[in-house]
Amino acid sequence: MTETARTALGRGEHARRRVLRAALEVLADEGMPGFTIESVARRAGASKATVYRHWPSPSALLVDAMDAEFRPFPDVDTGDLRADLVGLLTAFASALAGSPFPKLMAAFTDAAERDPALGEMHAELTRRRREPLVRLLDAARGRGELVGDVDVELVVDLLAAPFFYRRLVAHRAMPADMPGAVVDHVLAGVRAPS
Amino acid sequence: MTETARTALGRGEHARRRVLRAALEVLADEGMPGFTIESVARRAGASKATVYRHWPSPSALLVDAMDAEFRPFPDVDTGDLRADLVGLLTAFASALAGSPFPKLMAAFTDAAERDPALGEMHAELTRRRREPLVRLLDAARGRGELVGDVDVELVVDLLAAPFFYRRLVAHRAMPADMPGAVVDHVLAGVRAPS
DNA sequence: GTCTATCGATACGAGTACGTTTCGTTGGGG
DNA sequence: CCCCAACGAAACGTACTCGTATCGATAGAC
Repeated sequence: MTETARTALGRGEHARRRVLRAALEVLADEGMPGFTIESVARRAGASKATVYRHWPSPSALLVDAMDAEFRPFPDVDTGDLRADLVGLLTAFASALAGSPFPKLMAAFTDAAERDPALGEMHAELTRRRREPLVRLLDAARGRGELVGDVDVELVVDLLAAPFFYRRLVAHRAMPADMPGAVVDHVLAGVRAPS
Repeated sequence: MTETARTALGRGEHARRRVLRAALEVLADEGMPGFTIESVARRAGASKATVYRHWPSPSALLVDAMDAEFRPFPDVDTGDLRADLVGLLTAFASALAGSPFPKLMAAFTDAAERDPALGEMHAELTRRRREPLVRLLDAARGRGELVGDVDVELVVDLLAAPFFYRRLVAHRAMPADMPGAVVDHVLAGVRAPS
């Protein structure tokens, strides 16, 4: 078995991870204008040559960095649709309230508008973030709790979008009861008559 | 009356408007990384000195440019709440579908995360964009069409956010019937029993 | 028609990022 | 224990932006 292939990863992997980590720090702190190979290398304590050795372009580096950092919300399904939705959205609102997540989102959203590879990655990360919500709604529909012809993807939009919007666009406060209020408003329109 | 004060505006105003226009073009085309005084002046066919004469910093220029370009949606109120909402959101979705508006939004959203002055401007422009929706909902509540304790601001979030979200975050298509579907979902939760 | 404020153009030195190359160092597999 | 792949540091020339300064040219007020 060629252990040499893994040798390369020994030191290399260490440096690689430092660079990925530094990339997100730079992006969150300085935004796209400051996201430069030099700046990332500097913060990683790495040589520019090392960065260029691993990634052909800043966008390739950014794609890897975002992919490495992504952690899906743990999906639960207690059978109580409202409680589960509120739980997920509360966790999401809390992530949006603290740095660096919203700044990363803003910078990455802008970058995704101008680079097709970043655009695909943005869509893919969003899809992964939505998955727990989709699963909850599908399960509830399976239990007959939702009207039959509900468009689950649209309902997920209605649930998730207001949090992005408040934080990144409207710059307004997100009170603690907002997840509950959003869920109640949306469920009112899709719950099957009981 | 000192016509001299307006003299300065004669030529100056002409150049100033060309620069403001160019600023938005640059921002939409290149994003924040390319939004540089030199680049704006070049596109405006103006001298760097002229730009520096009018604006002390890139953010000041950006604030003026966004403010100058903003045009509110004409607000109508036919008395038919659903139709009026769908009309407004359709116009909004159409703006979001074409360039350069979404690219401007993405770039400005990112910039607003890192510059307090831009953040306030972003919030203010958003508030102005929301106004027609708020007025429609307030009027409908006045007519007794909505449940009494409805949170109008939250309802506006629910109505407007999905369009931003689909275009800028999820990168998914916005079918022609989306405004109607969103309005129906949201109104289902807030309409007064008739 | 003249006068003057503002214009566009151009030049400036300092600073920085680019992408590449070289070189001495070091850590981990064989 | 040795070897070498990958490392960090540094230098390279090019190109760009910065913010300021200086220059005729010109438009518009009087």
